Parts: sequence; C-alpha cells; structure tokens
Amino acid sequence: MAEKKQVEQITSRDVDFAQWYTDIVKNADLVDYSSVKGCMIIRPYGYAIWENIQSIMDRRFKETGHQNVYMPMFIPESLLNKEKEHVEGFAPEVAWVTHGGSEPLTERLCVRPTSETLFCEHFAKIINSYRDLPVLYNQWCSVVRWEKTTRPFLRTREFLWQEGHTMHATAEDARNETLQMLNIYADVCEHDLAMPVVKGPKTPSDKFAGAEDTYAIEALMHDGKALQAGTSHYFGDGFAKAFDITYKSKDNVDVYPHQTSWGTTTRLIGAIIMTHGDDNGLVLPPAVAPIQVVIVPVAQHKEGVLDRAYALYNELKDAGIRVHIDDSDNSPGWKFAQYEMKGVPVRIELGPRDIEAGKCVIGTRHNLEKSDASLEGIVETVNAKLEEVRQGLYNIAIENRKKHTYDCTTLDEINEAIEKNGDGFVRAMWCGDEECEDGVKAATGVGSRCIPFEQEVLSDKCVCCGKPAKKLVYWGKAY
RNA sequence: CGAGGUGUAGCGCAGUUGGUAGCGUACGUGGUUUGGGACCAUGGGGCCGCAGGUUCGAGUCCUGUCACCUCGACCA
Repeated sequence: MAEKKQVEQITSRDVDFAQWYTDIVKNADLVDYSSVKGCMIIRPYGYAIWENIQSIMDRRFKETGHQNVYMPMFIPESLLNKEKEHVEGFAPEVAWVTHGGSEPLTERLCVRPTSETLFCEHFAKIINSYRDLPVLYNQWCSVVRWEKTTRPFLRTREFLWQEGHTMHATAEDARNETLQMLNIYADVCEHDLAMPVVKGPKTPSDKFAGAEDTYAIEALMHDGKALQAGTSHYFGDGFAKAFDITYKSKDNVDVYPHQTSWGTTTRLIGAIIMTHGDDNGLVLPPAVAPIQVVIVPVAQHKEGVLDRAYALYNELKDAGIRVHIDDSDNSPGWKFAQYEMKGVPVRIELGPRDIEAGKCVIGTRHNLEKSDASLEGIVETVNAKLEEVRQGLYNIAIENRKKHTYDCTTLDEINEAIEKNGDGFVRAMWCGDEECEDGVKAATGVGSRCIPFEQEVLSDKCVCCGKPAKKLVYWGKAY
C-alpha cells in the first residue's frame, strides 16, 4: 500500500464532506435508498456491522443484569398522551396508522417513536412490591420519527436501536443505573469503536422530553461537527406518577419507583464512518468489521497458490478471526482497492514468491502500510495487527479532536477560532441561563453539546453575558 | 418547512436550432493475464421520473406534479 491511489468513485473528504459521506455509504455497499424517503435499505455489509455492535452491547447489557423484551410497535393515541412533556416532544414527528384494511380505526395508533409509554403501561401491571424491583429491560427494535431532512444512518425516518427501560426502588439506584449505562456506551465507543467521546449531562433545554436529567456521549467527527452517539436519561418518578406505577415498600407504603431509559442507534455506524473513514473509503474498527482480514491471492492460477491461501484462511478462521478470501478473477489491484473501500482493517497478500519464502505481505488499513510477515505464527501476527489498527484509529481520532477543540473565553474568540481552524468543539464557560445558551448559538452558530463530567475553570465569567460562570460546557455544530 | 440542485441503461454522464437513443463503466460469453483498480473479441440491456400541453414530430419547448440530493431551522 505504498502508493496511495485516490479512488475515483469517492469525492475527497476535504472537497465536500457530505458528498464524501454519501459516496462511502453507497460504494462500501452499506445501504441503498428505498422508495420511501428517509427509509434506507441496510445491505448485508452494513447490517453485519450493526450485528457486531449489537452483540458487543448486548453482552454488556446482560452482564449488568438486563433482560431483552419486545414491545408492540403501535401506541394508541390516548396512551402516548399520558405524559404531557413527552407527547409535546414527540407528537410533531410521529407517524399515524388510521385504518385497518379499509375500516377507519376508532382510535388512531402511532408507530412508536420510542417506547416509554408502552413500558410504563406494562410496568404498572407487573410492579407491585419492592421485591419486584429493580426491573431491568432492554429492547432491540426499530422506531419511526418523521424527520424532514434525512441522511443514511445519521437521520432516517425509521432507524434501528436499542432502548433500555428500567425501574428502581430509589432515586439513587436509578441515578446509578443512568450513569452505569452511559459509562458502558462510552466504553464501547472508546474501546471497541476506537472513537473518543465526551461524557456529561445535557443542558436543561436539551433534555429528553419528560426526563429529569439527560446524559449524552458526544463525539467529534472528522469535519469538526459533533455527533451525539448515545443518551441515558434519569426520569425520577414523573412517568410513574403519570402512569400510576407504584410498589408497596417494606413498611407497607405505596411508593412511586424511579425510572431510567437509555438508547443507542444505527447512527453509530454513521459515527464510525465519519470518525475513521478516509479518501480511500471506509475504515472499520476491528471489533465491528464484518471482515477483519482479507486474503488476496496473487497469481492464483499458479500451482499451489490457492491451496496455500485456503490453508491460511482456515488457520485464521479456526482462531476465531473474521477472515475472507477473494479468489475471484479480478486483478489483485482491483481487490486491494475494493477492500480498502470497504474498510477491512488487515489485508494479507499471498503469492508464489511469498510461499517459497514462507511468508506473506500484511497491511493495515488505517495507515496503508504493509510489510512482510512469516507464515509461522500468523494468528498472533494478525491479532497484533488488528490491535494496532484499533489503537491507531483511536490515536488518529483523538489527534483530530485535539486539533479541533478550542478553549474560548469570549464570543469573538469562538468566532475567530472557528474562522481560523474550522468547525470543532468549543470549550467555554456558561452561567447556566438559557438566554446565554441561545445567545452563544445566535452569535457563533455553535450550540451546547454537553456539560462534561471533567470540569475545568477557563474563566470565572460566562462567555456570553459576563456574569459569574457556573459550568464548563462543550459547544459545537451538531449532526 | 425555507433556499439551492438533480432526474436519460445497474452506476456515472453526454445529448447541438425539436428530426431513428449515445459514451464510459458495470454485466454475460470465449481467450490471454495476475505483487496497486489488466487486455482482446463479442453480446445483452432504455416508458429519457410521471402527467398534461404546443408540434407533422418532444430527451430537447411550456405547465403541473413526484422523487431524491445538498445547505439551513428541529431532532438519536
């Protein structure tokens, strides 16, 4: 991979990031557009990435005591209306079912935009005693939100996600759960997806409809825009009251339980693309790559090449590595470009000269470097390379974030920093007033992303109004 | 929902003043090739987004409509 060859089908990332994104998504065979706006066809290669994310997350949920369930996809209007803030938040973007066959329904049904109301209706039935708590449920499903502007993975009208819904005896338990799940999300993003994130609560104006506190993990994409990669909400007992969910405590008192919900979506795939991708195509973190290693036989018509390549294939496969061998008639050069486009982390080239020397050529996608490796102990070599890619991707991403994170103490500084260095995370102090949050956005274009747990004092004055500052806030333009 | 843009072969595009639908690539077949997107030969593929209108004649002109893409406002 010494000479970098620009792939013709892909618009350069620096020329037009949005077009680059669309090119990647199409050329790497992740999705296809469907006949309904905003509803994407997730193709096998894209879906396999989602399955890998699912299995990593699902394991973490089960390890922390959660169980999977499935709720209906329809919510009667009267049920959706039970919690006031919640409806107001979601009503503008729900899709309605009004007919069954040709008969009008007596009550219209919305296609779930999220399932709090369904879970609450059910919790009211199954929670009676303190012995029933905690209830730790999760659901994998799709939800529908009738978005006006759509983009594959980032904003689609139907998207796949998981939504955790839990009930706890005390506020403290529920708060702990909220943070535990946020930390799991952050850990999966940072370790498995090699994507650094900032953790912290959202500002009050940016909370989930009906939540008491909303926490988020925020990642910075390569173009300097922020992306919310996961959220975790603490509900207090607001929904419990609205849905009349109570449990009998040890001393025989009816008590409202405390609730959480948390979610991540197929948007994570968009985050991976925009964090790691480059001008040669997608670059996938090994943990979620459908193909971790591709074997490209060279001069495969020659005696013994394919046999040796398949032996190598079986050796890696038996070691639990997701390996693919491409013995199609396409030229090696075509295959190199193809698997770079698809973001395969590690490539092995194996030709007659290698076999004679008992070696192969092994390359890593993130830096397009390649070198010779002995066929002896190839499993260890490959595993080391996969880890090298993971670490390399994380380092590149964190470098980019550093380069595009600006500490500012005035609105002018924010504008100057963005003018000079492009979009990015702005770190600036805030007094806590919503007027100032709006003021920053109006004056600079960046909105509040989150209030990081790791607080610093950059100044004692609010960046907007100059009054005493309460918190350091991350600001940015968001997807 | 506001502003822009695009609809012609699977994909990317050209199509002059209105006159028989083209190119590249991909695909099929046969052969030669194979260490960075190979080559030769040959073949198949089209309701020119949709609906009206003008005209002897519309991919092209007019009206409407639908879809998609991009950028804003809102959101995972």
